[in-house]
Amino acid sequence: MESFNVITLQGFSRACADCQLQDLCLPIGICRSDVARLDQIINRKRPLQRGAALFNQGDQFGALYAIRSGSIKSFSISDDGREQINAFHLPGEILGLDAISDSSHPSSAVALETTSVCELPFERLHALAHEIKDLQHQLLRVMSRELNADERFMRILASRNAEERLAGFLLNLSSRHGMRGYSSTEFNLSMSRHDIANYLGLAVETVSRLFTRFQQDGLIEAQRKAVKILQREALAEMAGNTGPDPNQDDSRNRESS
Amino acid sequence: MESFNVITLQGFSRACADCQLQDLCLPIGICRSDVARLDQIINRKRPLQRGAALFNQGDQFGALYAIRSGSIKSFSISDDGREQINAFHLPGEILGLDAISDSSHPSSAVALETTSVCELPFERLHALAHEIKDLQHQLLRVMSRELNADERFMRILASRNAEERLAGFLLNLSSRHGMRGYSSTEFNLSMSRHDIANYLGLAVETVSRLFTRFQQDGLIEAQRKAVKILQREALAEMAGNTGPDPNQDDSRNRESS
DNA sequence: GCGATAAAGTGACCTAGATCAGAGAGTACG
DNA sequence: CGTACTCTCTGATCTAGGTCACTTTATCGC
Repeated sequence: MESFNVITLQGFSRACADCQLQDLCLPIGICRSDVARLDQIINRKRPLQRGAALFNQGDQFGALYAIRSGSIKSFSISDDGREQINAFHLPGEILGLDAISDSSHPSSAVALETTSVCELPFERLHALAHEIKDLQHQLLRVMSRELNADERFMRILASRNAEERLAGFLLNLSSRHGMRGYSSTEFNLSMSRHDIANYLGLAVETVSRLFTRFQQDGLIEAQRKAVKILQREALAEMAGNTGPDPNQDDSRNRESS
Repeated sequence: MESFNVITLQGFSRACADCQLQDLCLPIGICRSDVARLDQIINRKRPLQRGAALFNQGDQFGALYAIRSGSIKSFSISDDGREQINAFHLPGEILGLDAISDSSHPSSAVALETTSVCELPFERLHALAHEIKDLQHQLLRVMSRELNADERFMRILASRNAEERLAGFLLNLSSRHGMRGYSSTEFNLSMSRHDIANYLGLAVETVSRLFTRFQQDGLIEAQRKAVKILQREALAEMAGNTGPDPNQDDSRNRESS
């Protein structure tokens, strides 16, 4: 019986202690024995198929979710029916933090590809954080990091043009892939051009044209979802970054300032 | 001796227990005796003059700050020197949450008028939250609310036009003033047109023209900083809100979706 | 109270990017 | 394995709002 808990279909270990995302996720800065306690409250759910919802806007809040593999977009629909994507989440990132305040999810979360997540029941997590001061601190840090990322992104939306936005977006994805041990120069976009446009506050056509132009200018090589970064420096300069994006840690899906 | 602690220059009580902002600020949901403990770690600082900095971008993080009276803008300067305002803060709101993650302030905070704040040394607050579970929860709720507000604002920046932004901004300020017991139809803007434009991602000229137009259309009455809301409903519809902005609690300085 | 300096308002013009329209290219599904 | 979507790309307009240039009005320091 127990052995079934150690091996998943994807070959991932089921324990936090063995998870390669440990240092991006909640367990960071927590001692081994405490990680084991954290482990015990976590439910590993079966993978979500592309398009499946992890939770929907308005759902009662009960748990946070950490992504193990795959990717998720979170978005909300405003009163007048417009959909707006808030974030794209990669492995190691925590979803649902914005639902703590009023116990209901202000946004929906949908898998962009086959995705598996760890469920962290909030009441139990909260109780555990009460006992483990480092976990409490880490929870605050994770939320603060999120706040930071949001602020960075607000800055981008408020003051950068289309080309700067897309350059920043690509670099951000690039470094986030890099931090997860994947290539930071060659990766696949799990979201559509439409999603990118929506997220960046642009029209799809503009995004499409920019992809073409970046490619013509030799900055990237793009074949539909497959992207290769050819001139990181040039992109960084375009995005308004100096240097090869520093303090980028796993600040979710936002561009660095 | 004790009586000096109860009366300040502005006539405000110095204790959380007597503060009229209690239910907007941290003490909410915490029992009386615990509020007293919270009270003990708080430093009431002397008022900041207009233009004075509470902290600067890059400063080491040591404390959170709750506004008692006045208002503060927080902003950051990006690598390429562009200044971007992240938020305008009103009494009862907490500043510095975005600095927890890497122990340094990612943005500066400057008083827009004479402003007094309560300083909450983070280490002590963190320790106290470890002891008082409700305080821990409240801290998480406050951060979550902030996250929410940021997301709402991102949505506005990504998808609404100039007129919708300004209408939303005015309504947001209006309801936040209302929640604080001030008039929600007649108030003073503590920030300049330049600040508003920067915050909303518009040009000053556009903001100025919109003020004029809103006034011509009878939606508001505006005389420089003094604003009177004449047709809340019309503004709400313009801003893309249905109904008289609900769940607006003290979600900082963001427009409702 | 007065000149200097900054904030606010206005008009004329001009571009970034939206919108409209339509053509490939992929992918899903019977 | 062909038909129907859906996604991506491209070109041709159109326009919201940015930029520039200037006036008017406050505010501040002395």
